[in-house]
Amino acid sequence: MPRSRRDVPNDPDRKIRILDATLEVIVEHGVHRTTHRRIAARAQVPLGSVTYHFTNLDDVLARAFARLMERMSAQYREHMENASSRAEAEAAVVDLICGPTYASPTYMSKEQMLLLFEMYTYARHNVAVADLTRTWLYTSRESLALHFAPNTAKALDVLIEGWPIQATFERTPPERELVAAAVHAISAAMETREAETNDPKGTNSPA
Amino acid sequence: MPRSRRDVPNDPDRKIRILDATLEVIVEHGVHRTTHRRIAARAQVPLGSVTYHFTNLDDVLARAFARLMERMSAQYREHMENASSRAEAEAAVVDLICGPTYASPTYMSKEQMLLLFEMYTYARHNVAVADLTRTWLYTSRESLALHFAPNTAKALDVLIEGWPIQATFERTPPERELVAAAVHAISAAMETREAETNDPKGTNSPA
DNA sequence: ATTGAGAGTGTACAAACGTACGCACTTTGT
DNA sequence: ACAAAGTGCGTACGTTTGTACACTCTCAAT
Repeated sequence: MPRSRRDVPNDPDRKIRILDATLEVIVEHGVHRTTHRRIAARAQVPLGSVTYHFTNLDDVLARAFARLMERMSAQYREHMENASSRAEAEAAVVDLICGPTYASPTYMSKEQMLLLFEMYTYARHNVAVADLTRTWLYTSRESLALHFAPNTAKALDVLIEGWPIQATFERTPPERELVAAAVHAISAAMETREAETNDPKGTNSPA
Repeated sequence: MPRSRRDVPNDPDRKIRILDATLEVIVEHGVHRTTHRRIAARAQVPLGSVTYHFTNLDDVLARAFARLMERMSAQYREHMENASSRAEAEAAVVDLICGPTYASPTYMSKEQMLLLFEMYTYARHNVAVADLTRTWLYTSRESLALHFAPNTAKALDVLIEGWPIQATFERTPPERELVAAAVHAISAAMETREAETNDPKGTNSPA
């Protein structure tokens, strides 16, 4: 009578697959209804495997979100690094909000945006995830700061996070032109403001 | 031996008190951990009272959020109606984002903002709440449209929803000046853009 | 070839959950 | 005064949940 663990080789990637499965479950059901058993089913591993690798459910969620943040931070940075002028940087921001054009290989998928909102909500109840979220916000702002002054970056980041939320509930996707206008308005007006504030006599060297 | 229902008069406001208690539970624990029993404890009513007045838990949540939306829509509108010039309207928007100044009696509390985010997340899994959220977005934009052109209102609404999210994770509250600059940038730049787009020959009558 | 450390599994269980329902009681219309 | 209609409550039940744990087996070092 075969008891268990028959012909099952060790599987070093299992932890990671469980985390990916967790993210998939969150996309489908929400943190709200993410359970050990649903994760296990999705990752095609037995229940005991999830409890073996992680101390508890909050731990699974926190590490899954940490993995998401690694991926998204890298994408975000790469996306902004590809821009080589102010105009391109603005276009890159529009891409982050509206999704990709032909020319932009890296962008935030709709699923990633949904996961982000799940994380923001969950962060209120899990300090590890709250710290993670704070770090994410700072990191993404740093990527924006490759092209924009700090306060401009802050305001643009608000658009990047806020617009997709609204878009989720619209029947139609956000209009590219409108988004571009808002991005440009902030970029243009606030950047000059910051230059004046930081250097009212105009003695700073241009970047 | 007293069985039950002794000296307990009918209580017509009970439904409403349960809904208010539900919102309080969501603030404290998140939708994530909102249960019949926690709601009942908070409202100081027996468990059976919650299941009597509502068909199931999703129903309780949906109606609680509906109640929240009624309150917030009214506040939002009242707040915007109090402004009587473009400059005052911009200041009102800043108030919505940063919290009240001395002069502004109506504003969105921090708790209400948290509830809003919980609702956005939950809406993905409950069609009734999704509809509710869509209605909320349109209504709040209409309030903004008292002072701004439609597309300007859209962009400003993104700031109003997006900035508080970021603020939740900052150690310090958003700087009023910075918010005001962003609001003004969008208000000024986009409003002229819309005028040009809708009326390139300048034949429209001023409001 | 042996062995110790650790990976992976299945089963079990108490706690908490959503929901149903019968009975006790109040209110209202007559 | 009284019955019908509806409100309120306690209890109970079947599920699902998170977590613990004894166990089987693999792997790498010796």
